[in-house]
Amino acid sequence: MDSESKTTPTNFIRNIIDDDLESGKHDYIITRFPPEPNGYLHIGHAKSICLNFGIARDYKGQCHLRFDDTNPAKEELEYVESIMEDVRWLGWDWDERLYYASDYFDQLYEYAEILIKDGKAFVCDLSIDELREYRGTLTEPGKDSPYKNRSIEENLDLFRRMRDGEFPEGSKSLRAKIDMASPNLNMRDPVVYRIKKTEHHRTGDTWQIYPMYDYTHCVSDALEMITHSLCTLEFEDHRPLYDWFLDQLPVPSHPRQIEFARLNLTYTVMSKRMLLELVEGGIVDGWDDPRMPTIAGIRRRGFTPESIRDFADRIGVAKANSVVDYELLTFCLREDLNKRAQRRMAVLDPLKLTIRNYPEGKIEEMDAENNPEDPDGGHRKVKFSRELYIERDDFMEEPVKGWFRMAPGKEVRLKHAYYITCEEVIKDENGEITEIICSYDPNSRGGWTEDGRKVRGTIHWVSQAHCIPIEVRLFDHLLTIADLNDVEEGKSYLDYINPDSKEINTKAFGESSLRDTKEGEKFQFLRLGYFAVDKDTSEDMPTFNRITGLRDSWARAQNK
RNA sequence: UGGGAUGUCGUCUAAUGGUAGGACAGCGGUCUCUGGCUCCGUAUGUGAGGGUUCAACUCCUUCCAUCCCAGCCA
Repeated sequence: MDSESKTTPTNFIRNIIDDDLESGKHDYIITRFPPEPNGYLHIGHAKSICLNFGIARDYKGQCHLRFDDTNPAKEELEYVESIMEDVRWLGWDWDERLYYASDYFDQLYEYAEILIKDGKAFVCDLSIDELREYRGTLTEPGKDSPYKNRSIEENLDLFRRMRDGEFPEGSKSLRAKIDMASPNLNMRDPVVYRIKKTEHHRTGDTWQIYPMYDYTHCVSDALEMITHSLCTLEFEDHRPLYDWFLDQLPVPSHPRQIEFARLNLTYTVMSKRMLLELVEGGIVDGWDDPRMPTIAGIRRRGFTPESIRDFADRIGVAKANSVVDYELLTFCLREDLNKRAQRRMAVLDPLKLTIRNYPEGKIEEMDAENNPEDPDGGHRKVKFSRELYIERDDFMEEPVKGWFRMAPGKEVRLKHAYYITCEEVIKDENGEITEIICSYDPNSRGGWTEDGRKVRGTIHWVSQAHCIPIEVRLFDHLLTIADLNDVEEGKSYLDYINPDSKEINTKAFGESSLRDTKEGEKFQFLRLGYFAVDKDTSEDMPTFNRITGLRDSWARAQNK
């Protein structure tokens, strides 16, 4: 990971840390990644993970993994496990620094009693609806709760009885006494504890009351001696409350909350709610659908952790809302896999090709390098014979200007094999081309000749008798619009779902070496793109996801 | 129309009073047994107006635009 840290650009958060180190405010940096275990992680979380763990790595500090599990109604063990898997997959390690906010429930409760004893919190009997009314609006101040002036003794008694389960859910809450007239709604006597008679995935039925995020998060950070508590922009308004709680309590430290902009990616959604709707609405095939921006989805699609880390470094960290071009993500993938992925040949849209002057029944083994970018990549043998399949797109009966693939009378190179020339085109009654008849030059074995003549076009192929059927899954963007901010008035992102985001191709063939592959293995199919073996793969039908295509300057020029 | 924040190439991001730079995308070329890769070249930007200054993305000021906040969610 050393080579990566070299290229990690600086950002305003690292500048703050540099200052804090230089001023002596800190001599050791501790960050944390604090997911709520109520859903799957997505690539936006990956940004946060790489930020927090990356800082810990570069400053030789620590990064804690802490589950923010204060709401048992929404959280499950299943998510805890998938989150840990995703963080590990991304290449980060929290060692023994695994924490749960629920581990602090006792401490949090003690601190709450301190708040009460100091006259800074009270038990409120207002219902949820009443509370909303009393809160006021964005432009009007709120009103004090009629219960705000209860005695400390009464508050303590009531709070303990809340803890002991004497009151029904929603009937009472513990609230901080701050300022109902504050222009910041978060400061209008916020709820600190609510009654919830739900079993918690870790503490079971120990608790009848659970602390709220604003109270829990800052205290957890302080207890863990976090130095810099990094969160997303929507918590900016919560910072005064974060600081308020820590100022009232005898906590061992007072971390600094710093907010940064969350990641948005073009042509997709990134909110838990929308992602959930895609899954539950059957628009995608689950959380790990290769089209999903979830970590599980991009992993299944075939993206590498290296490419995601590189991406996180390249997008930077700032406070301005932004939408990053999906192309940058595919760029990072190509850059990674170009150096590492072995090349294979596969034909997605097969067109039969027969070499008239090649002996029937003859089989040759052609030598093919596995990766021209990798000197240690080695070579493999690919069987060649009289009958082949080539890509239908690689033949054009009446070639356009600039075309240098196959066309009648034109000599092209079969990659790793021979020069061939198209002599005849066979069509069916509908005029569809069904077969190409060629001749080959026996002196061009290996794909070159001694006379050094130039053959511009090189195409990929598979031998009919030796190739295997494969399934190939092609994906496109989930949405037809790049930027969610461009959703028209009165419409939702659901009105922009791309109906053609998935294409299952079962007519493809691959070279025989593709028979033995394992889930997750990645290849470059020559001239087609990068592919990863899907979890649905089987011996009978090796199954590949196209991660992304290759850059195709020919196609781009044609589309102009 | 309360409060909080943010505006730099198409996109993302640097420049902390001293030459507006990088990356992706684009375009053009080079190279090539992948129309891939490589390499080279190239265009495009400080939201607007005022002010301070020898000098402003940076400081002041007015405006404009966008985002966030009225869960006993996080």
